[in-house]
Amino acid sequence: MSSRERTERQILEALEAQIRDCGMNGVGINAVAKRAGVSKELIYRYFDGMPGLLLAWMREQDFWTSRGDLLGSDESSARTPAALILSMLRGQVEALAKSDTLREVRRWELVERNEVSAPLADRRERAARSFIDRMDGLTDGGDVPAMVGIMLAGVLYLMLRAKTESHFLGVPLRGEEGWARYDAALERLIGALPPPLLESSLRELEAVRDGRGAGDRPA
Amino acid sequence: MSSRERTERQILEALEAQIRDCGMNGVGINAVAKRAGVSKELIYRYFDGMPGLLLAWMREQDFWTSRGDLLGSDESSARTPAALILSMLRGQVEALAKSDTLREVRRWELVERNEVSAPLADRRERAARSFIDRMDGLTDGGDVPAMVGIMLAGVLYLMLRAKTESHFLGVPLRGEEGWARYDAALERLIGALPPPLLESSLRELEAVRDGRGAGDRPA
DNA sequence: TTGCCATGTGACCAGCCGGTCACACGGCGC
DNA sequence: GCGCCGTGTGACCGGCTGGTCACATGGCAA
Repeated sequence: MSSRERTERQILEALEAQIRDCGMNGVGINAVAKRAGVSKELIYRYFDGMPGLLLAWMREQDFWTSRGDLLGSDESSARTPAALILSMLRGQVEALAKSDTLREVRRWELVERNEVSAPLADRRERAARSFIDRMDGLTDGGDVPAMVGIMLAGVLYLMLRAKTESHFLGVPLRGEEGWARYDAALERLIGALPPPLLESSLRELEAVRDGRGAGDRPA
Repeated sequence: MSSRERTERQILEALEAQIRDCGMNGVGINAVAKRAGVSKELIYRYFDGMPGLLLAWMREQDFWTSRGDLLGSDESSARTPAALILSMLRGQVEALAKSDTLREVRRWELVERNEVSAPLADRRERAARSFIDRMDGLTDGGDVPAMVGIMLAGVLYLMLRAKTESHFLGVPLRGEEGWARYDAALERLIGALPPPLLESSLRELEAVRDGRGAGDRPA
């Protein structure tokens, strides 16, 4: 490994540690350079300044995150929309639960929009939208994006809130027992989602979409 | 009005304007003093520094907020728990919708906990808990605090998120139509709450609580 | 060997921050 | 008249910030 690569790694890891410990407000050239044990000039040379460093770091994060994480793998065909949505929500909670850094970044996205945070948020929105559109196509009779949106937003908020408060409406935000309750609550709320289209209705729908009309389905 | 009172008002209003325009990160002695058109020394004299100013401002805010806002007034006895919860959620959305400053403060509470933000958050938690405990006592068979917590957290997140993103799961966060959808979604999700205790069951419950046993209710 | 270029360092700059201080004005009582 | 005190101002301080620059070292190629 070249000397430069090693230095770049040190800087990237220092950045992550700094975000984890001090939040995005504590991220400055001086602090990161000092933590990396390196002159800040190198950050300008190798990453073209702080925004470039952040972008580089996020590019690297994306590589091993968000692979199939968001959608709970691709066993789509075998499960109901409700089950898929539940596992998506669980996946989001887990992803946030295991990374202090990620939580800090998402708090930051809530406060500030700039050249670094915008692409991140937009990527997420695009991925989430493609998921919800698929779910929406499998159900009938209710506003699935809005209902799931509230539940997803809810668990995100609760995860972020855990940093500064220990309880929400009396339910503990830190530790297993609170999240077991939230998980059960999610299951129950998901029961309010519109019912899935039956396989027969799905086939009919496809037929209509293909322009073949709706009459060729066996009565 | 004394000269000092007028100056204090200027400072307090400058603080609010600064929070609204620049968020909590943009709040510093220099910026507030400059916006108020006043020497920062006066902030130290009259409010004992920035934390004192923030506390004074929040004390003033609380006076005309959170009166009965949170609970949607006190027509409790006449309505079902589900209706009360829905109106509480609507009240929260309205309160956040009409004040950019309040939204900034709540974003700040999410990121930082200190001598100023802690009392604020704790007050809110206490008020919310007393509300939810009442609701919990009126229903049976499900984890009401956890379910309502997710919904409340959800609308809070969506309100805060509107600053930096225009959509969430494809649903617009700015403008009326998105929020009409969220309102309908809330109504539907609330349908998943456990059913209210009947009056008769309530009387029975009270009887048990009072130690009189459960047998004296007319069959 | 000579010289070049990548790597790395520390000093230096202007600008902003919070915080304090000395001082000016002006009404009000003695 | 005099002096006091509430109100207000601007200058000043040390410390930190992001950003740039000159310079040292050391490996590699001609």
